[in-house]
Amino acid sequence: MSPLQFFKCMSDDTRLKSVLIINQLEEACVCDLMAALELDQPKVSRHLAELRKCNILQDERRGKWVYYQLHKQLPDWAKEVISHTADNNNDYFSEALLKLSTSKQHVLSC
Amino acid sequence: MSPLQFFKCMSDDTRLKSVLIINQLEEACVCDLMAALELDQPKVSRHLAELRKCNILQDERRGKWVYYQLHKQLPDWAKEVISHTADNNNDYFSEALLKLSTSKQHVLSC
DNA sequence: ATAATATATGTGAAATTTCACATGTCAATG
DNA sequence: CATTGACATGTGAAATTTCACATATATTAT
Repeated sequence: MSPLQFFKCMSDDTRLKSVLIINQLEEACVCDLMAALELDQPKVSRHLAELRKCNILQDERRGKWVYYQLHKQLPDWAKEVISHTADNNNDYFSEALLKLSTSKQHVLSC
Repeated sequence: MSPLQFFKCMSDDTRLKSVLIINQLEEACVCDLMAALELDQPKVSRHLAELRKCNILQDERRGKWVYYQLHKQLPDWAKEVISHTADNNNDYFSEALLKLSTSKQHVLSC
């Protein structure tokens, strides 16, 4: 993966937050991200598809749900860019994490 | 600077290569980058202006030339993302560095 | 003051990205 | 096997980004 492709893929609010959330939680399904980001399903799916296509994320279906995690073959430098960005920008996605965890407390959660 | 703004600014071929080159050389003027990237002057200037506006680069005029370097107040995480990307993606911008150094040998250079 | 060199920016067109809405697919359930 | 829930994708419009070309500004040299 070229650094340009990597940066392009990370340069959208929905995709960047999704990657940072997944980096922190190890994995997340589409409905988790819908709750965290308060976005409709096609929008989340579309952005996850882009992250899949450039091999930043990999997906795994388990029953009705599809779980996303950082791609196993993501180059180390890219993994470190992601974790470094996450560690130093908590404000940017902490609200999304909060929304996810409160939604998990309700029975509505996926 | 938000991580989103940072990634957006880094997600263009001209801007990303300019930042990686400047990171490696400490500083570069517009004509250096024109030679390295083989692009016309307005295009290089325009992209450098964007990098200035989001505080990734700072400029300094010395005589007829304007020299760019990484912004002194660029957050450490961003500096490390840049150097980490540079260290692990030499192929991506080594050709540009070569073009710059060969152009410097000719009298035409700025 | 004029010319020449280096750099910046105004402007509208072209290319790219993002979006919303509809529809399609896949797996579990009754 | 029809239905439901979770997710993916086709499609054209809207928004954003990038571009080329012209022009403006700043500094130095004549």
